Amino acid sequence: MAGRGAEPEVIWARPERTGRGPKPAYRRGDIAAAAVRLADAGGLDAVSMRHVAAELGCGTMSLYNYVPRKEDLYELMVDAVSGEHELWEPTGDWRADMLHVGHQTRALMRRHPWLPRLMSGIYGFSPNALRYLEHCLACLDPLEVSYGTKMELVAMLNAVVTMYVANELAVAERTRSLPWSEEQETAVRIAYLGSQVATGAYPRLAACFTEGAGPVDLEAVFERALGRVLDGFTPRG
Amino acid sequence: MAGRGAEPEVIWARPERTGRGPKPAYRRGDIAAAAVRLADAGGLDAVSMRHVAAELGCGTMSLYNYVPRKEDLYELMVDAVSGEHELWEPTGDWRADMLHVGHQTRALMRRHPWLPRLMSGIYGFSPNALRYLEHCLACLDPLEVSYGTKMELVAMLNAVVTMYVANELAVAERTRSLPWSEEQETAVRIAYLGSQVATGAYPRLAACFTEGAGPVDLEAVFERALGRVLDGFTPRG
DNA sequence: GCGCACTACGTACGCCGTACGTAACTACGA
DNA sequence: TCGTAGTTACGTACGGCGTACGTAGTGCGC
Repeated sequence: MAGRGAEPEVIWARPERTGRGPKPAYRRGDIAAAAVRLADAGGLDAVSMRHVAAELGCGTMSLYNYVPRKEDLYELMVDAVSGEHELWEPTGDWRADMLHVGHQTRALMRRHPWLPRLMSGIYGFSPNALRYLEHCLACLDPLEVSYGTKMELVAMLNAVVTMYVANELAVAERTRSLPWSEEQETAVRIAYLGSQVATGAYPRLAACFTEGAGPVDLEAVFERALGRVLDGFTPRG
Repeated sequence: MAGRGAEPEVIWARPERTGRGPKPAYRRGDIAAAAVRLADAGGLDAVSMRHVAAELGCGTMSLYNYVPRKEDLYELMVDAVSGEHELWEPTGDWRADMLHVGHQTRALMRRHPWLPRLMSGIYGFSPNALRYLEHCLACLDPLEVSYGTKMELVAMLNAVVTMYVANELAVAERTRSLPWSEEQETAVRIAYLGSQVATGAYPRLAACFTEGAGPVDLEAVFERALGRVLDGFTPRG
């Protein structure tokens, strides 16, 4: 059993080691680490079964003894970096704690730019995701709302952080597979945008540009976004 | 020129028709429509250059006369369905209007389940995206904040809608490529989650389950989420 | 009316995920 | 103690992908 079949299973429920046979040469963590290393260096597209196997130093198909499908490899990766979340003793100030969580998540995603793309596809309850979730709930102990509402808060915070970082990194990640530079790409798109706005068909959009002359302060935008999310959950009083 | 070279360009700036040569057999819209049809029917993975070409009824490589890279095909698709946004005369109640926008976007993404995956990768200023954006800004005319803030509102609304729908559709879209059913997949994951919670290592997570006995009302969750986003931008007074 | 920019598209290359067959190995049941 | 069943390891092979490139046909602008 647990062999070549194709029964539904979660990779986390699969035992790392069974009784029989030669003992596995790698741990799940080794594999995840190798994949993360590749993705950090060359983008998510650099993560192929062949590359990961080579990085580990084994044959391609040997990998399938540990990871039944490529999707599961992705789950391993997400869990691995989720473990980088530093969990602390809640301070009693839930707002400050959650702001910290948001910033930490953003830092995590900037360190691993492929993460947003995987986050929106996997509805992860991996071990480290559970630890992270429990920690968030602990931080929210002082907030007097139902657990359901707390879950909604965490979900929305994650959603906002993920999408903001995804947008921030979109150009950079996109350029990775293109034969020209990030600056060229942006320049060309800005030029097109400018030409469209110049037609006068979008007066309010045009106003956006004349209004804010300087470049946007991404840091401030992010900070405001987090604040507003938390505001939405703060009981009015 | 405009031939085989690899200079940076936006597909929208590329003219649909140039002077010389035989006239193109397809319009950009035809191509986008074909790709959207395939994606709606078979998921985003069904959209390959070969399949789209076949759907159009031309050779694979002919497609490259219209679409220089696959990524551009994606942009065409996003723009095409963005055109499905129904734009109305703003009512004067910006809150109601933006709620409507949110619901419409969600409906759009449910009709085209592949959309969330593309939305988080493309920082689109396609023609229809511009029309949509201008419309949102028009709806926000009564709101007395800067255009910068209005843009942040639209961005956050889109972020929240996108991530909520993405999560809602994650299992279904994932199951598309798996040899077993959606129900089996969910059952197995719920079972694992239950086993983990049962260990007692996640007391607050456990409380979430005991608290809300019934199934979650996704509709209500979404409605609350939209409301809270808009709350965050409503001037206190 | 010549030439060039364009359309059309077949072939081919190097990737990808992974099904499958085979050989070596080890813990367990007899 | 020993056979055997369940593993690990991994080479080969298949069908699909994006797309570079070569070639042939077409019709506008000079």
